[in-house]
Amino acid sequence: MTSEENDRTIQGKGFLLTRSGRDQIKGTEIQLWLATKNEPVLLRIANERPVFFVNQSDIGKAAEELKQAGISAEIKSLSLKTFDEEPVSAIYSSTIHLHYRAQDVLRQSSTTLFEADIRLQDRFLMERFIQGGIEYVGVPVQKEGYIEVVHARVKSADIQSELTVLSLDIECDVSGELFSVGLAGCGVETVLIIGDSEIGASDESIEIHCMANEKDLLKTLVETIRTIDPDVICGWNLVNFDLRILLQRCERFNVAFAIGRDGQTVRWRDLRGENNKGFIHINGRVAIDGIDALKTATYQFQSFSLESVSQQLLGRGKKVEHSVDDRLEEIRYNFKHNKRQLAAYNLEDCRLVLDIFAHTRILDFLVLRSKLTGLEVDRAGGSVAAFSNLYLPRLHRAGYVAPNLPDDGGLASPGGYVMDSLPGLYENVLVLDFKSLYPSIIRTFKIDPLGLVLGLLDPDNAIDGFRGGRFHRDEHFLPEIITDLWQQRDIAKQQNDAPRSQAIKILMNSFYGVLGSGGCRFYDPRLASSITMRGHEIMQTTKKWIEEQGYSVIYGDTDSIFVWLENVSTQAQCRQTGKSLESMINARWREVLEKDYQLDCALELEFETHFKKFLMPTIRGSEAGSKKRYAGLVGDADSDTGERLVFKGLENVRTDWTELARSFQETLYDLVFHECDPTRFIRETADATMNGQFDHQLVYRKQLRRRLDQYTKNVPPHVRAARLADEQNRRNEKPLRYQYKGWIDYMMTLNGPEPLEYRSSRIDYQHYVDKQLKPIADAILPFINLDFDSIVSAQAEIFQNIAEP
DNA sequence: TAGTTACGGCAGCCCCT
DNA sequence: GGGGCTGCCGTAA
Repeated sequence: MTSEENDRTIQGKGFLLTRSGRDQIKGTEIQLWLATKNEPVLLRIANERPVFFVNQSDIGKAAEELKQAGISAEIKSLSLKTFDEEPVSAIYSSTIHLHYRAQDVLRQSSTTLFEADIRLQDRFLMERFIQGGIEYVGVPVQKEGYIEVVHARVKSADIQSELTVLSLDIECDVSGELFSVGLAGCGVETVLIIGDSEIGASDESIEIHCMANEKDLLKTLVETIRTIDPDVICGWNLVNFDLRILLQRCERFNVAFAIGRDGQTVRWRDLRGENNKGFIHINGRVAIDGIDALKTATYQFQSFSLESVSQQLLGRGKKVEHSVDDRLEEIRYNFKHNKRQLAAYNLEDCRLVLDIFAHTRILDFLVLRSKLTGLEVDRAGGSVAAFSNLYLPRLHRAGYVAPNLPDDGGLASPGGYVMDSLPGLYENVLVLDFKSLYPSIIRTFKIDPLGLVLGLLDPDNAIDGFRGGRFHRDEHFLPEIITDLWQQRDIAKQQNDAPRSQAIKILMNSFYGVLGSGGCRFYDPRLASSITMRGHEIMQTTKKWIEEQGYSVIYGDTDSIFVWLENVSTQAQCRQTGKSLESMINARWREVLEKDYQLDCALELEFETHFKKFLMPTIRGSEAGSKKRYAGLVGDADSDTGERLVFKGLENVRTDWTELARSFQETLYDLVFHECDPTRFIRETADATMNGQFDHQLVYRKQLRRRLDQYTKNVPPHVRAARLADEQNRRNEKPLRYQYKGWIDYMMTLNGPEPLEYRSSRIDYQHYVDKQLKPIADAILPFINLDFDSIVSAQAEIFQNIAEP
């Protein structure tokens, strides 16, 4: 750097929006786009060299092969070694292109390469522990709308960031022909629509711009987005629908989809093996799909349609979901006859997405996740990548390179321990839960990939695991990473920072899954098994200790234990017992771990729930107790939160049972738990069902998880219904809707299952009584000495003959 | 642009008598 | 027509 440049050097901070790496003429360039308090900043970092590693014993051969292939590379011996204690050398390339060519050549001779898959820009950031926040120093150049910093030097920084968000939604025909595009956010609410200028007079709040044709619309859209200049573009199925179609239309009309902050065209990468799915890269902007985002934050909805989610979260949006056909027809009609209406709908969908984002604080969650893991803000999933980001730089500093993926895909490890249950209808059942059991086992027993390597080398300083695993007492990373996250989460909880707490919880819980996954380079069955099998032991020992106190343990699953307080009656006494069991068990684990293992106990049992009434059913048609299915009554009718029924695993929480079954179970259990006679309710429900009074509650809704033509072994009812529907669609010359996965609504008729939208036969009421009411009733009635048939059968037969004349 | 295993219930399918 | 097995879905943790 010249002294003149030095004078102009600036320093600043920002939040990392996008990253990319590419080859220049001579070397590489990494581009990092930051959101800052002021203008966005582009950091350009030149001539970082991509690298991978090979065993030093392979270096002679490797050098020769690269030379033969005419690939220049620098081979440098390092003090790093593999998990097999083999020293490695680094192979540096001057460009990304040469980096991959070198890999290809060496793989041909079956040379083992290490960390060859890590992208230049990712390694650059991870080795500097940069996760979201960046501090930079460099020479600024003012560009149009942003500042470019060349020769940037960067380091990790804490940063508070406010990102600007623009919501985008398109309306189009099935062919992809665009009708309109709505934009909302950053103080803008506007719709670009194809049509005559006369409808464009914006008399109300909606700003409508009329476009002569698609080409003009696309050009104006690109200009508008660049003028608004948002950090984030969001939408509903944004990437794989709206942006993908916009990109296709741009290609067709020869318009550059140049919405990058530097005016560059977006880049699309197809997802391998999937039609119409992929990833988009926009320089300096993040594209966030609301559906993926909510799923990442573990939100669950019956349906992820915008209507359904906005209705559920905001109490807004259309109450009744239109079928796909109706919706398309409405859009087409409005496009022809009522453009103002179409524009209003278009904009409302943009607003709904913005409001969902605000309501759930989902962007805060995604930003936090990025800061915790170093993953891109718009990256969905990525548990394995997050683990690598956190672990690799620490591993390198300890003198090791990471191992490769198991080539056999990995051997299975056992999962959680599920106890045999004692079926019955109980009063006063407590649930005691180990808080974050697997993370706490990792902390306590020092489960760690490098710790496993070092523990086996130094057994005297190791803690025994399972399946031959031994873990070094002092040399490890994962226990510290979790302890740090755990403390951050406690702070987040104190501050009522739900997005932060949630992001941390998900990350902590992902570590176990990653270590047991053949898709993770640190996979080892001794790691996963040492977590889960320790869990088995902890559960069994805890059960024994509770029974020694004279209580019955009636069930337990993975990290929870259900205790029946047979001889305790009052609410207060039950709470007291729960608290004292909690502290007794916790004290005992601390004691045992200190005495037998010389370990600090991070296990923590918590008295979580008191069920005043509790049902543990049997397996259907068996005396044996069920697993993963139960119901109970919690809370106090007098308290603020009131009394509440809890269902786990039972039909009430299963989306593939009918609404009839679900509400029937709810009321029936409520009656039984409150010791009311359910006979009359059962009879009336069955009668009303046979009478056709519940027809709208008789719809089955099920997912088609495979392509329709791939159900070959047998044809389940929902598949039969889907095939009928698409045959009818074909006859009506309508688009087929069920060929590639999706959801099917159907009803059971006297001619078998038929799709809701094309049902022609009469409803099979007897089916619903036998298959949706009876099994639910007979799961609970035996415990109060009743049974469904003797309550209902006589009525059912009478009505069968007169139903639906 | 790879988190995991354990479990229950239904209906279809095959094979038996 | 009944028993046993399997495919499929959705769920618990």
